[in-house]
Amino acid sequence: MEDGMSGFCIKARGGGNGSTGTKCGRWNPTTEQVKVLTDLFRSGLRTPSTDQIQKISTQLSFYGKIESKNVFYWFQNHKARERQKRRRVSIDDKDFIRQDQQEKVSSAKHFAEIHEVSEPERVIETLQLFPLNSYDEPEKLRRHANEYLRDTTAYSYNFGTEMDHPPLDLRLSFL
Amino acid sequence: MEDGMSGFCIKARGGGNGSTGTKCGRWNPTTEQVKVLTDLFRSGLRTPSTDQIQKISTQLSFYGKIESKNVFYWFQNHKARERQKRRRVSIDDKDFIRQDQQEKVSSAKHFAEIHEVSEPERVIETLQLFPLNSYDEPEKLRRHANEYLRDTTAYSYNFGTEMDHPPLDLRLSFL
DNA sequence: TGAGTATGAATGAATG
DNA sequence: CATTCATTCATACTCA
Repeated sequence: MEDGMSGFCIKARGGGNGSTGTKCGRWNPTTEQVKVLTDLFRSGLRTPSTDQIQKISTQLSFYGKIESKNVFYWFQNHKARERQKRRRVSIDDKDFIRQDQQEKVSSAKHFAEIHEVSEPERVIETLQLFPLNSYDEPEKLRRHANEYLRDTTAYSYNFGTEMDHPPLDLRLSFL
Repeated sequence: MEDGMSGFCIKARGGGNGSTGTKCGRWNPTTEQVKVLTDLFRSGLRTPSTDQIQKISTQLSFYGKIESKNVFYWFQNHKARERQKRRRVSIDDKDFIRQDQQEKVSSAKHFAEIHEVSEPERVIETLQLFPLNSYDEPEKLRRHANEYLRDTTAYSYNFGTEMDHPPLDLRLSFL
């Protein structure tokens, strides 16, 4: 709210970027910057330490204006959204199944996301080459009960039996 | 960026709305879907929880293809734009901008919309119709973030030296 | 048919 | 870490 304009944005957009908007006021990552960040993320880095953020930022500053906080936020957001996306784009994949009843969403079994993160031999080596193991594998161990507590409300979902369209009256009654 | 195509959209357009071919690439809500969403919004629901989103999405899936994220975005946008509009109109007094140009389809419908949303006490914020579990979140206060936030004045990379761009090979090797 | 607009989608920046 | 706000990008839609 107060910060707002930190940089004046030079936005040189490193190499061949195809981004249009080049306005400023907030960091607008270069394609190269994004690439690097993504690579790092995919290499397993999820929550970089202050030092790492500093280094990354420094390196990336070459491709264009960037601050440490940008890197910090980037990782925060990327991680959060990846997780959030998983939660949102799953349980509702039954497009046109005209199940009048007995739909039974049943437990969501879509965790099986094919994430390439399963490639440890990629660049991770460089990441832990020397003692700055501030980041390890935060996840993997603490991936337990947390979500999926929605069975409690198991509503029937049997509206409309022959339908053409459900009765408009019970519009908001399903919540 | 790479997300882009999430749904393929089959777009059957539930009721008889006069939509055309309706190509897809992005969710195109049915009139019924919009109606329900709008009703929910007007009922006070502004930022549905994940669970609610899920339920809404499921219900709405009857009228046509829809994903949770669509519902999520819908509320996000609707709320944001409402606020945005309001802000424009009220604080615009300082410049005395005449909005006479807005008279497009503003018969009575438009008016009604703006007026009704103005109800001060009607916002329920989350509309909890079911027992939301209580959180026993410890929440450590590790504000280790502030180190690089706000501290934007610290960076002063004099990267105008002479290089043009670092060797692309050492992209990830700097850590 | 193209400008202007409504709105879905994405994401940077915060805050708790 | 999750949740939310603000902006912006992208695209469907409307109308003259």
